[in-house]
This record gives sequence, C-alpha cells and structure tokens, in this order.
Amino acid sequence: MGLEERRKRERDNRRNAILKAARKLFFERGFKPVTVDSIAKKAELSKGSIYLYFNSKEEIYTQILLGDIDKFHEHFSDLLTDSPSASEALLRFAGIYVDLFLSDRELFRILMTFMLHTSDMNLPEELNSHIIKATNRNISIVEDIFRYGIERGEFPAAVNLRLNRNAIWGLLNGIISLHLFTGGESKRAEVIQSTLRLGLDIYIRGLKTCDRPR
Amino acid sequence: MGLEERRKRERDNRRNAILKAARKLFFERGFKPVTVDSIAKKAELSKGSIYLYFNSKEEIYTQILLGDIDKFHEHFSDLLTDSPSASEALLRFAGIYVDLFLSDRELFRILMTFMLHTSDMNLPEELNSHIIKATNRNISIVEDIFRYGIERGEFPAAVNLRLNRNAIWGLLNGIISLHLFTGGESKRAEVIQSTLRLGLDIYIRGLKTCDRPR
DNA sequence: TGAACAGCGGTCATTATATGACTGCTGGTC
DNA sequence: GACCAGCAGTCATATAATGACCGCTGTTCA
Repeated sequence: MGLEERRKRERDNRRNAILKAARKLFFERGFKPVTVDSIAKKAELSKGSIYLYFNSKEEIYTQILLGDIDKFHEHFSDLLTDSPSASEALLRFAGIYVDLFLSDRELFRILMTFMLHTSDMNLPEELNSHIIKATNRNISIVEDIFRYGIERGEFPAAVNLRLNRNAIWGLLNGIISLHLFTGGESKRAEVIQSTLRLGLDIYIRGLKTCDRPR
Repeated sequence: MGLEERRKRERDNRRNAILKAARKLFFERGFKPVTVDSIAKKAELSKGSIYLYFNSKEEIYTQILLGDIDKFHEHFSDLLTDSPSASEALLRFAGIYVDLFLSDRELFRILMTFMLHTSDMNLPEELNSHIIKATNRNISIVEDIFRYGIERGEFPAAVNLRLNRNAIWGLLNGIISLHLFTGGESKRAEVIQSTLRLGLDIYIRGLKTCDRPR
C-alpha cells in the first residue's frame, strides 16, 4: 500500500466501472443504440473521462468481448479429461456451448456480430489480434477434440483437423443463429439441442467411415 | 446515483480515509508525535491533499474527537429508564464511564487533553462550539440524573443541578486521571471503580441530607 | 433532391483536484 | 546565541475530469 498503488487502484476501479456500465447497456440494447453519453451517465462520469480510459466506443465494446471470450474458455477446461470418448466430448461441448449462449442471451449475438464486423470497427492492431487469438483458443477446443479422437483411434487418422474444426464451429453457430432468428422462445433450448445432437451424430458417423483425407 | 453524487461520495471516502488513518496514529502516539506527513502516508495521499480536506492538524484531531464524543453519548441513552433510582443511575453511569475509558485507553487522555487545551488549538469557531455542545450533551446526562432524582423525591428539591453536575463530572475525571497517572495497570479497573463507588456513595448520602440550596 | 436538422462520436479548453519541493518557525544542542 | 533538525502549512506544477463544442451522417420534408 502506498500512494502510487492507491492511484493505480483508483484508475482500475474507474476503468472497471466504465466496463461494467457499458456491458450492461450493450447487453441490453446492442452496439449501435448505446451512446457514449449513456455509458458515461451510468458510470457516473463525463463523456470526456470515458475517453481518458478508452480510445473509442468500439474499444470499450471489444474489451468487454475479450473478457467474455476468456471467461467462455474456462467452461471447457476439463472437457477432454472428463469425457469417455471424442464423440462424447464433442456432444458435450456443443451442449455447454448452447447452454452458455442461451443463459447469457446477448452474448452470442454480440460475438457473432463481432465476427461479422471486425474489420469495420478499426481497432488498434494490438487489440484486434488479441481478440482473434482469444477466439481461436476457443475454436481450437474443437480441434483438440478431433485430435484426441484420432489419437485414440476413434476417428480415422486422415481427418483434417482444421477443416473439420471449422465445419463444426460453423455448424454450431449456424444452427444457433437460425433458431434465435426464427423459432419461438418457449422450446428454443430443446429444439437447438436436439437439432445439434442430430447433426453431430450424423457428422460423427460420417467421420468414422472416412478412409481418405477430408 | 449520478455524477454529482459520485464526486461527493469520493470526497467523503477520501475524507474518511484521512480520519481513519489519523485516528489510528493519534491513538497510538498522541497528538504531537504524529506528523501530517505520516497521516498522509497512511491515508495514501500527499500532504497537500490533506490540507484540501482539513485546515490544520488540530482540526483533524478535533473531528475525530467529535465522532468519539457522539459515540460516547449513545452508551447512556437508556440509563435513566433502566435504573430504579437516581442514585443507582449515577453509580451505573460512573461504571460505564470508567469501563469505556479503560477499554479505549487513549480516548480518555485525548478527551482530557482537549478539555485542557481547547483554547490553544485555534479551531474554526463553528467547530469549536460543536465540540463544546457535544461535550455538554454528555455532561448533562449527569444533570438529567439529578433532575430525575429530585422529581421522584430522592434528592431535595433545593439541589443545584449545574453545580452538582460539574462536581460529579470533575470527580469522575479526577479519579480516573489520578489512577491512570499513578497506580499499576493490573488492578486499575477495580481500584478506580471501588474508589468511585465509595466517593459517590458518600456524595449521594450527603446530597440526600441537604435542606438548603447547594 | 437538396436544405435543414437531429443525434451521435470524438475533441479540447477550462476547471477541479492532487502533488511534493519549499518556507519559515520552533524547540533543542553545544 | 549560532546552528540545526524537524515540522506545519503553502503554492507552483502536474494530473485528471468535465461538458460545450465540432463535424459527420442519416433523416425529414418541402
């Protein structure tokens, strides 16, 4: 404890207050409708002060995203060691993935939107690559599952890790997007889950019967 | 919650941090040996900032005192209604008074010192009168006890409230001072308590036999 | 179709707050 | 009584916060 520490602490606190306020607003209303003034008001600061801590509205948004992506990753840390097979791991992964997004409603929309608009919101390169890296870390969980499957002879050795990883990732997000967009609220969770289960079952069955690279 | 509120909150917090730090130091070392720099360091502020919140070292000291005096008063709120007689109330008052000071060692010394040196430490008039008033509120508890005694016929109607109040207050502080100054630590509490009990018993007996104003 | 305007992100001159080197006083030492 | 150490309190400088303002963009309406 000392003078310098106190000042750092207070800077951090203020920064966090901004993130917390912004998070709430972004999750309530999305990106565009949230004004910097409204963030400032909720954080009990002036707009000018916001810009002492962040360079742009996009950067705030992105920082929030980064935190969420990291938190996201934690949910899957024990997945491989806990699952009896790669197929099972994949199904579990999908289950958790969907639950996560259904419990934190806006998160999915936000992450997807970011994927779709990264290049628009010209962020500092540093930050941009950080996000990409964090996202890749999550995507690569799927790759790990496939690798695990190959190692234990569950999937053919010829399976292309990257391609299949991307396919599954796309499958997941595509199905979720579709059902968030269409279908009613009431049975959404079950519908998505069962759709995914079906899709994955088939995909896995297909994979197992591969004999040449794909 | 809003911007103005937040700023007030933060100002209050900082002010309290100073008081808290100063209190600890004053109670550890007394008044003189505590430098403003040491308060600043403990409060994780610069010396200059201290003077943004207080006008002098004395004022800090005094503010702490004010808080303590107020807290002090709370201990006696139910005294009269809980006691079967004025004599008993007086004895209880003395008992609590002594216990309080023995449990919070430096407080007594500090309060006494203040009484002795108020005029030296030229405080803002406002503050000074506030302290006097707070102190009087405590002293007047004794007066209340006497008044109660007269009302229920326990003491003669002719008893002079103010004079006797001051006498008792002096008796209390004098005896405590004496024993803090001389006598050993070990049996101090009992010695003080029994001395006071004796003194008060005699005083009360004397009072009851009065028949002309005194 | 283009003039007027509203609403926003971002800027910056002004204001508020914090800092610590400095000053002058005081009490102690030799 | 000359020196000095140590302190309360000051103030020029540095840091942080503020909100009026600017320019751009998308919308309304004659």
